[in-house]
Amino acid sequence: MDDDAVFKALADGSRRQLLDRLHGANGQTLAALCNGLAMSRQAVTKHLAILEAANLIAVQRHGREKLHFINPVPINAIAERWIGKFDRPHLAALALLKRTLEGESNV
Amino acid sequence: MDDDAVFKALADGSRRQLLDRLHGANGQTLAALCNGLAMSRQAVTKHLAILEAANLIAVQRHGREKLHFINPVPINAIAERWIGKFDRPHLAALALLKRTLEGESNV
DNA sequence: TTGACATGCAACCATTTGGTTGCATGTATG
DNA sequence: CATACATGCAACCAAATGGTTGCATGTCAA
Repeated sequence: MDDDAVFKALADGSRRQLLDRLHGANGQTLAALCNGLAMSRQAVTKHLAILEAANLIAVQRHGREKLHFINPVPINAIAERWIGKFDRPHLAALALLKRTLEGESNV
Repeated sequence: MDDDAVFKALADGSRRQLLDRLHGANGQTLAALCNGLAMSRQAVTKHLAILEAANLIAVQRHGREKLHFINPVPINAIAERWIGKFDRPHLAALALLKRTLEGESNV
């Protein structure tokens, strides 16, 4: 999996919004996803392409329509592999931070 | 918390690398963090400023030195609030995806 | 078949981003 | 004090990013 592509894809608010929409109703067409957004269809197309390249959504053609399905796997991979790394020393770091920032300078 | 700032801060590989370094040894100075990187000190300064603005690192002045401490809280907030949203229907979505992509078109 | 609809592609543009260089400021230390 | 060291600030630059418009292609339906 390409960490960087996933992080970069998630960095944009419009793309997170698209994921949110797919999370609400999976398998939407491009036109449906554009509905109500203050963005041109082509802009949405580009965002979807980036999400697809990051493997965050999968696509299925259905005649002249293109259905988009969210793929939670890369997100969970990041959550478990990268974010989990900072989660383990969570409590210890919090305590250290508190002492460090609020207290004296004996680091 | 500002979701967008955190996501944008995490989007850059150099910044993730800096977080990795701080994860390995917390409380490093700017010069120490620059050590061995193929980047100028000022570039690192900018990255650290972005991480600091996203509340991903905290800073403590110590004479003429600036010590940097990682703050795991926003990362965990994202992991729990946003990523968790896509985690819950994990198995169901995986099953659906499998049926959808490999199987027939009865979505 | 013909027209309407859903999507694809390419060129173009403004802004943001990641980086540089040069110089300024503040702080230990001889 | 004078000097070296750690960091700060500002201007500048190339490339990436997010967006637009215009037109092309493919597919359903009357």
